[in-house]
This record gives sequence, structure tokens and C-alpha cells, in this order.
Amino acid sequence: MENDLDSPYLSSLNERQREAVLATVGPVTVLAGAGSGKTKTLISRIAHLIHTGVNPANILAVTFTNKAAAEMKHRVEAVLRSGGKNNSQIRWAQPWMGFSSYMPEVSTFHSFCVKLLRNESHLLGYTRPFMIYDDDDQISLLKKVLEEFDISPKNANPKRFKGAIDQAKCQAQGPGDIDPTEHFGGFGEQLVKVYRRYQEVLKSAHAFDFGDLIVEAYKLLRDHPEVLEKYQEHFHYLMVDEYQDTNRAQYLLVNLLAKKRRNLCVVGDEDQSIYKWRGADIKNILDFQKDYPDAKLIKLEQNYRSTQSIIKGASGVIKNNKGRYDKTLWTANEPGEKIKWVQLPNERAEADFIGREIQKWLNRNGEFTFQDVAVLYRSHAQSRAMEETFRRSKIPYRIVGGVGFYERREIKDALAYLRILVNPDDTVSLLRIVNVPTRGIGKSTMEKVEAFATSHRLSLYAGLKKMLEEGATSIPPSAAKKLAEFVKMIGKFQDLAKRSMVSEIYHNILDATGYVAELKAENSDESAARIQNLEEFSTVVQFFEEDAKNRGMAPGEGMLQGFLNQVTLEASLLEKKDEESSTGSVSMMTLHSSKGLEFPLVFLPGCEEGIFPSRSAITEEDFDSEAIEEERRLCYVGMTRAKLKLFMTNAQIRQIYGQTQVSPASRFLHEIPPELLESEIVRGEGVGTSFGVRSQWESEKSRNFPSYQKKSSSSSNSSSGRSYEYDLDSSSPSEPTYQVKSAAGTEATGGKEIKVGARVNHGTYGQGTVKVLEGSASDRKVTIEFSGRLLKKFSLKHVELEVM
DNA sequence: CAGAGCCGTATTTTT
DNA sequence: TACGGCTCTG
Repeated sequence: MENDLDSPYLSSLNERQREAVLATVGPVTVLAGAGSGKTKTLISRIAHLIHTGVNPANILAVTFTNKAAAEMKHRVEAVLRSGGKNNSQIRWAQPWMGFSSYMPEVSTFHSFCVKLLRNESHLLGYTRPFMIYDDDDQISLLKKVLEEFDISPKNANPKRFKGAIDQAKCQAQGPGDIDPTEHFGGFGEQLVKVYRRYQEVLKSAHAFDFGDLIVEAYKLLRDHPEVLEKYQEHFHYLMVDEYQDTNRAQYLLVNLLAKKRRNLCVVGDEDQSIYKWRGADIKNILDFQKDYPDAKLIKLEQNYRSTQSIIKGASGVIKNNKGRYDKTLWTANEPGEKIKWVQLPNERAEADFIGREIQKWLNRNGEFTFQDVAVLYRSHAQSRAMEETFRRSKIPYRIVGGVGFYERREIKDALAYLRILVNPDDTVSLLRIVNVPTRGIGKSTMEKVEAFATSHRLSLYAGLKKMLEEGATSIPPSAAKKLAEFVKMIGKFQDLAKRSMVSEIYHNILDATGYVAELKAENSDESAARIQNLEEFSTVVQFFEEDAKNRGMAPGEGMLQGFLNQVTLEASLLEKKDEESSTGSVSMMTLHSSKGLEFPLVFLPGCEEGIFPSRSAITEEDFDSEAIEEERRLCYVGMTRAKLKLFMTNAQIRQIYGQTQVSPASRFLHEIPPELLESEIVRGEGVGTSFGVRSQWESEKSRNFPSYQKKSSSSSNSSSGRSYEYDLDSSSPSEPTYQVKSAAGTEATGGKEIKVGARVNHGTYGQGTVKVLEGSASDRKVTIEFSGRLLKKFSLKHVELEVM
């Protein structure tokens, strides 16, 4: 082996990183703490593989986001260019199954699966190109299915079904794998039915939703050994980034691909797993050593990003989690300033404080500019107060994330037109634009068309055409005429689509449909903005075309489909290119979207119980639940974004959702070793009494966490000073106070059912009414309203309730 | 069929 | 509070 330490990619690595780079054969886990040079290590590893003679095309690196994939691709290209050895002769080799023959395959899970499915979809019975349905499309489709089943309006919340279906797909569960008893009040049965039908309709629309892309790719490989073999024989070396965020389906897919050669390197940080709610299973990374007992475990623990205070502070918080490897982040950086914790009377004062502090730091010595500052909050709702202050004090800011360009109505409409041209069976798109702009094809007309199509077992569009051919009698002639015009128009577009560039088709549609004309006629600010968006979208189209042309793609349906797939998969393509406005402004975003970023100065406002950790993560009886652990990881992620100075603040009173709430400081603040903290209390008029930070916590602790007292008195009584203890062991043999009784999803407590509306008695709070039941049968949560409109949430696992 | 008003509902977000 | 989605009405 060529352990050439002089080569730039090895010599600039630390010992652990180098170890990870050199471990090219067999299973490897790289636990990469925040700011430990993870990407650099990954890139070096790819470089090293190639350096030692591995054909780049045999390397597959999978990431989660397009952004990560793009960056990695970019850096790999740079390495390949500088390496420069004998790539030139293979450069012109034919691509294999749509994969480059001279570049490693670096892609997101989803785009990799799309490539795979596109190659093999005939095996799944697809004769035509498939569409990718995004969240909105899913919801539209689900609404149709729910209507079809006549599911009562109060249960017909399509979002709920979408959530459950997505969740199932994350677990690679089909409709048949669902256990209806895991859900309440008949929802389980409905779910199975709706899910099954939803899949049917999806298939007839030639569409996959995001979840399907993974699951179907997995099933395809699982059920077709010869296909699996083909890919296994192509991708000899697998790398998976952010492995802690993989869901079950992704896990299955990766492990299937890696099964033959076992050259699987997973990189991640269990302390930064913050996506459980969308299916990420932290066990995938925690259990990697079980899956591959011979796996090499490499920990990257040296942080190059932050000061010692920040690293020690963040470590102090995260070490309270149980579900993690024994891993300690350290840094050789300077100690730095203490973490500043400021308590403020309300959210306005909090915002003002942050504004003032930003000004102060920027004036300090001209060392920092606005773009060095980030404000990271738990939820978007928190941004308002800050925005007001920033506007007032002329602090330029930019909100990262939020409502995306791709969600805009006009863009979705344009896309829907384009989609039908490739795939007329795309019912969701057809319904979206059949009367946009208004052309007199109303709901009742379309209902008749749908009925016709269903009874003739045709797709909506095919049914529509047939109906017109047969001279439909069920609809009035005027409607039939309008439908015929519509079909004719689509037909023209379809012809055009067979040979034209995407931009030509696009402009033709906007023109011929009168879409833009209508907007122009409206002549409002809003319509002007929409027109501008459509123009911007035109730029996106052209951008894609240039690229496609360079890759030797010919105009026509293939190009159009390529465009549609890419646009759906990479919403970021559609993101407004307002880069110039981002320079020189403070970044504001949720903690979630801050993952992977770093800023010299970071503010974490809203460090309050109920905000952060979020209200829904807090249960009365389970002081430190898994949900809290996830919030804690989020806190860890937030804290470790800071390079030089970290501010954490809490407001004693906060107006949120039009209501006033009083919350104690976040428990996470109390987990930071006190010697690293510099605390300050800013009192406002009428708020905040004279007790200190510590005593306030002590009193709040007992006031707000009765469960804590209960737990510690029943298990141990080591509550003194800050070194409190509570029962962390959720698997402790606590007596179950309920049991699943029937498939309808009701529980029995003392022989009686707990259901919404039931009167119950709680030892501490007395009598109350059950308001909400949620969670699975094995982990049921119940929200009860006690007298004085006091709402409390309990985990049935831990609470004792008497049903009256 | 469009606009007005009303209701319900509000973590986190990528693909 | 604020927004989006749905219903009712003209």
C-alpha cells in the first residue's frame, strides 16, 4: 500500500483522521464529532482509494442533502484534477447505467435511488417515465383517496395520514405491515385501507413519492438478486455520510448494497441525530458494531472549530444523554470567553438584548461583520420579535429556510403543466391545472369525468379523452366543448414536447394558456411578483438546459423528464438566488437548519422549558425521555455552531401564539458546567423578582416538575445542589397501568377505558378530563385537563390514573 | 365560480 | 397572534 505521507491529503490529517482514511477495506464506523473535520476526512478517503488504484467509478458516497452532495462532488473533482494521474484515458469511457465512468458516484439517497429506479423500473411494471410526487402532491392525492372512502371529516385530516404513511415508508413497511392496533380509534384500520389505495393511485399515476424512492429501490434490489449483483459488482466501496440520520429503509438499502464486499464506511455523530421525527433511527449508528462485529471504530474527537468554553459547555450538556457512544469532544483551541447566559423579562427585551449585543460586538474592533452572526431558534414562530428589533435598529438579517420558492402556486402550476406532457396519467397535476387559468371546467364536471374514468378503469386523462370520443352524455355540451379544447391544447403541447427544448415548451405553455396574460390583467403587486417568479423560473430552466446540452442530451421528452425529476428532487435549484443580500447580514434560522454550519458569534434565544426543550417533548412523568434527549442533541448542535462566542438567553414571559406564557429557564442551561457560564439577569418592569439564578431554578424545578420530585423520592433522594438525579431508566420495571384491550385502540385502566372525554383521577392533580391521546400503543401519551384549565401531559407508561 | 369570512390550528424539514 | 384551508354566499 502506498502510505505516502507526503501526499497532501494524508499529511494534513490528524492521526485519527488518517486512520479513517487508511481503513479502506471492510466495515468502518467513523464517529465524527462536531467540527472534527468530517468532510475533509471523507474526501481524503476517496482520494486515497483512488490513489491506491481503485477505479473512481467503483466508489459510491451517499449523503442526505443536495448541498452536502454538491460540496462533496466539488471537492472530489478538485482532488481528481490535482491528482491528474491516468484519468484521461478512462474519461471518455461510456457511462455505466447512467453513472459516470470516471467519477465516484456522489449523490443523495434519493437521487441515487431515482437513477436506480430509472434503470430498472420496467421490472416494477413501469413502461413510461415516472414522476416524483412531493409533499403537496401527496396531500392532494390523499385528499382524493379520503374522499373516495368517505372518511368522516374529523378524521379526514390528510396530514395525519401522510405522516403515518411516510413513517411507515421510513420503516420500509407496506400497508400490510401496519399493525392497526398501534393506532387509536379505528385510525389504524383506516390507515391500512387508505395507504393501500394511495399506493394504487400513485402507481396508476406513474408516480413515486419521496418515501417510495427509497423503499422501491430497496425492494427492487431485494427481490431481484441479479440486479443487486449488478450494482454490487459496480460499487465496491460505499460511504454513507450522516449515518445517524438514516431511517430503516435507507439502512436496509445500504446494507444490501454493501453485503457482498462489506466495504462500508459510515460516518456520523450520534450526538447530532435530530431527525427522529422524520424517521431517522439513531440505532443504525449505535448498532453498527453489532451489525458488523469486525468493524473498525474510529472516533474523531478533536474539534477545530470552537473555543474550549464552547466545547466543554456543549459536552456538559450532551453527556446527560444515555443513548450515545462514549465520546468526548476536545479542542486545542484557546479557552475563549465564557458562555453568556442572560435572563430577560420578555421576548422583546430578549430581542433588544441580542440586537444591542450584535452592535457591540461588531463595533468592538471591526473584527466581525453581520455575516459572522447567527441567531438560532427552536421554531420559526420565535423569529418575529427579533425581526422587529432588527428592522428597527437597522440590523440586516436574512431568514434561512422558511417558505421555499418551489412552494409558490405559479411555479407549481407551471410544473404541473410540464408534468402532464411527459406523463398524462399524472392525475394530481391534471386536476391542478385543468381549470387554471379558469376555463370553465368546474368541480362538478371533473367529478363526472372522474366517475367515468374510474368505471372504465382508465386514468383520469385517458378517461377524459375516451369520454369525449364517445360523445359524453353525462355532461352538458358546453362543458364537453371546453374539455375538448383543453385536450386539444395539451395535445399540442405534447407534440411540442417531443422535440423542443424545455424553455420553449415552458414559454409556450405560459403563453398559450393565457396564464401570464391573466396575471398581467390582474395588475396587482401580488400578480407582478408571480410574473417575476415565473421569469426567475425561466432562468432555472435555461440553467438546466445548458447543463443538459453539455452532457449531450437532446431536446425532447427525455430532457423534460430529466428536468422535472431534478427540480422535484432539488428544491434548492429553485431557491431564489439572493446571494448578494446574504452577504453582510445576520443569519436567522432554526436549530435544525443550522446543522453543518458555523459562525463566530451565535445566539440561542428562547432557552426556556416549553420552547427549548419543546413543549411536546416534555412529559410530566418522564423527566428525561427520548424526546428530551433529542432536544438535548439539538441543543448540542446549536451550541457547537459557535466558534468564538455563544449567547444563550431565556425570557421569563413570552407572548407566543397570542398567549402569554411564563416559563422557567431551560434545563439545558443548568447542564452547562457553571464555571463556563457568565450569567446575568436583566429585570424589566414588574417582572423578575430578586432571587438568583440558582435559587430560581431550584424553586422552578419543584414547581414545574413534580414528576422529578416523585421520581427522585421513589428511586433515590440525591437531590442536592445541582447534582440532582432522576430516573433515567425508562425500561425500569414500572408497573404498567394500562393494557391494550381492543383493536379499536382503547386502553383499560382498572378495567375501564381511557379515551378522549373520559374523567380520570390523578394522585396529585385530582380529577380531570382526557383531552388528547397520542403515541403508539406501546408508548401512549395522554393530555388531561384539570380544574382551572390546567393541561398536563403524561406518559401512560409512568402515570397512575384512575378512570371514574 | 369567486370572494369573504370563519374556523382550527400552530415544532423541527429534506428529499 | 396569524395563517391557511374550507365553507358559505352572492
